[in-house]
Amino acid sequence: MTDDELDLDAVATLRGAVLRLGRRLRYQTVGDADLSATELAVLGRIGLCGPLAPSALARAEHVKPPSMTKVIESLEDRGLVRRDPHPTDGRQCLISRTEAGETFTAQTRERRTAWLAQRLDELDEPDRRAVLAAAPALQRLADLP
Amino acid sequence: MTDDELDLDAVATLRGAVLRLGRRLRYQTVGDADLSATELAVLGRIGLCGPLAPSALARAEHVKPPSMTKVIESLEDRGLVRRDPHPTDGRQCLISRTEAGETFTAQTRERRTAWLAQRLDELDEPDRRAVLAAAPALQRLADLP
DNA sequence: TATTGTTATACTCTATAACTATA
DNA sequence: TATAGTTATAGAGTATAACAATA
Repeated sequence: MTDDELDLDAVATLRGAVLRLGRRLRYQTVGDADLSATELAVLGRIGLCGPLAPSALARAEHVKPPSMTKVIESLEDRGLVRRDPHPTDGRQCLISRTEAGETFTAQTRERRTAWLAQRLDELDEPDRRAVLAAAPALQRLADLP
Repeated sequence: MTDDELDLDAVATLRGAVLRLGRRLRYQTVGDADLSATELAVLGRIGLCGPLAPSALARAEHVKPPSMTKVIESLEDRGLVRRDPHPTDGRQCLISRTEAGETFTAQTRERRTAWLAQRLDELDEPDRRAVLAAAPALQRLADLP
């Protein structure tokens, strides 16, 4: 393999593995948590980026603004997010997590991490080492624009 | 870090990266066909496991039998799957992909692989190397029971 | 006039309950 | 009687179009 040519078989393996693993991770919590995937994603997004306007949340989570309006309403009804006025722009508002929202996000993250840690524990040592060594690079890969 | 204790920070990083990357990969589909996530998953599942009964597909894709009935109807209407009688049990039927279904699945896989290859190309060399090196281990991780 | 957010309405996907046919 | 699959109906989640308020 040369420097400027990717091994497409390895890429295909990676694609399949990430899709299946991501799928199984998403099922952790979907079952007993009463939140939809987008509601969960919005809580996580705010944790990642800080308070955001509804339009920014809609863009980030690939839904349309009217859908995001409903998602925010639902989260607000459950006391998981709060709506504050934008400091300079009267049209906008900023959505933040409440303390309950932060707790909830932390619990979900913990549960998924625990599930993943259990799976990792079932790998042999070289595999586990390779996967964990690649984690920061995978993070940069996932966060590419 | 000792041998029998996982670095939970690294596991958390991995969790986030796999979830985000999987999410972006799922968005890469064959545009003009307009299949739902479950329809796409069913085509992939049959490719993975061979012809399956509707009830088995429902279990595998975490939907209820009546939902799977509709998914199969839709795929059948598009000519992507075929319904054959079960050889010994008159109640059951077996869902297989048509040639068009196989072509479609291959195209989707190709497109997602191409998207991922492009992203990998934007990483620096050590990151790319780490990720590709971990691909087989990630596959084993994703396929754990 | 353009942008942010909401309301009104319709469509898609999935679930539960009830029904048919076969084992 | 139990199981596989379908039909009928209802409930989420999301989209488009139209509207109100602010820049």
